[in-house]
Amino acid sequence: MGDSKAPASQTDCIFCKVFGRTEWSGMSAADMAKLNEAKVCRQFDRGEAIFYEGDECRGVYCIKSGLVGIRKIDGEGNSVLLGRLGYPGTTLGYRPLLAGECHRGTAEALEDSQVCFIAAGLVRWLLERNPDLGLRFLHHAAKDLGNAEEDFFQNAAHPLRLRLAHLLLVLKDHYGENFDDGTVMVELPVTRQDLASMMGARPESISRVIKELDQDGLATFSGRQVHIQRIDDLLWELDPAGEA
Amino acid sequence: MGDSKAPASQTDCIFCKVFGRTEWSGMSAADMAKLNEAKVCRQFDRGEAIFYEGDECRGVYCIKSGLVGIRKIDGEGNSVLLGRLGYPGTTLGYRPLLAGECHRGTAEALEDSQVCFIAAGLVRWLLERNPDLGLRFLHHAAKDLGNAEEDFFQNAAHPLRLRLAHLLLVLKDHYGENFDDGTVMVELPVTRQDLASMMGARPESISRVIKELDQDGLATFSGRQVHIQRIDDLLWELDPAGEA
DNA sequence: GTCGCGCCATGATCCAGATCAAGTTGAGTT
DNA sequence: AACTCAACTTGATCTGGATCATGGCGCGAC
Repeated sequence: MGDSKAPASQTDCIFCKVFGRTEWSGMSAADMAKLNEAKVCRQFDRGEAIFYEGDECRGVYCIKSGLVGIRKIDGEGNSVLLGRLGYPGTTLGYRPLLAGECHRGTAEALEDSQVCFIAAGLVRWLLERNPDLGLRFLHHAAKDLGNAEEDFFQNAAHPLRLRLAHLLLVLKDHYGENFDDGTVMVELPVTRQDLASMMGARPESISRVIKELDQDGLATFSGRQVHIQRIDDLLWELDPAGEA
Repeated sequence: MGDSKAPASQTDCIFCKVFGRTEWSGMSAADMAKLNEAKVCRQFDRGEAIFYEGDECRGVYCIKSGLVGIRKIDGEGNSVLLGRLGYPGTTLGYRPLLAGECHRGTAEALEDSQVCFIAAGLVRWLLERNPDLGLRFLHHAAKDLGNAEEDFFQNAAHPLRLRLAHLLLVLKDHYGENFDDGTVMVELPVTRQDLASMMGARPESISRVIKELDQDGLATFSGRQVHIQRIDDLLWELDPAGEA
């Protein structure tokens, strides 16, 4: 007790707003007690690192609030933000733990975030006693893997404009504020540079595409504020036929 | 007994040459017996489909011999071969099963292959009674996920020539025949078109890059035979610095 | 045989997006 | 306010790879 950093409220997980959405819900009371006792919550300021690329994986991180991204440094020294963002309810770091690897990227709080740490030993202990827990992580991993493969070849197949439109629509689901007139306001959680790196493009190209969308009247960009004027047209571009 | 198709020898898994490399090894004798009894092995000829994109996922497929690839049809009707190939010992189809999805791609035997089918119900039953089995699949999924993310941004970062060099070196590990003079002969398991689709490129571009490598004396291509003359130089291109 | 039909090679041209090079804006600091 | 530094915009230019078009070649079917 008595940390220099203000500790996040170390509430019982059962009271955590996002608990139901995590893989951890559904364990026995005894195991829950163990988890509650051992977990360590803490507040991270925007820009602060939670763990570093190359670090040994000491456990997993359950995101209570805020937003966390994973960064890698590519061969040329550029910082690249991976597509898979950590929203509240997401447990980060399970991949390297289970694959027996070091962290492949640096986790950084993209907004002020509250994060609970669960040590590797405890995770393994819980996994052994709760086959369901493993299955839920397996389900999660299977989903992630599907998305990663999907992204891989969507990326190759579609031009930048479409990929940006797609990303906007995804972010809208998490950060969108719907207006009465059918338009939507989205607050981008990342800089344009990060936006670019997430889509495998350069910032200049993003700027140009943004200008295009702006001129076409599809959306208005101002700093990190995006006002989507014509969602239907954006959807149309992604899938002219009308999916499914 | 008495199928129109020649059934693969329905040997006990314990005698299967690749059994030790699969996720299935390490279960109790009783569970093994159950698996042996219920599995269905069969021979697939080159080009034959094992399951189809969009099919409900009825179980998983353990590859005993041969080679299996996953194809998707992209928006423009082109066939795209995914990077993740199924070598002997690989269990295919676990991803959609665990994610509760339909098959996202068509599995096709790239060579004559023997494949054992294990029904979904049995898989779930075994997973519940064998936490370790789940953990091994989790480990596998975690590895696959790591590779998928790695590929994603390697693809964006490197030009075609490097990506082809990399793929060649991977295939070498599975299909290479080392000669005394240090050169290697690789028999490509796929057509140039598939090669192209795996790397998100067009066949014409592959042809041109191949000609380049040929002229530079790095490798000689003749049909599906590739004679790698200077592996060290190929490695050098991938990582001029000298990894690690 | 030769007909057809994928697969592959090669040339000519085009284009999305990268790269290079200045500016501009904007938030934070002293 | 003036200074700084990073994020952004905009323009000019270059280029890897796509696209379009054509011809050769290997192979199975008849």
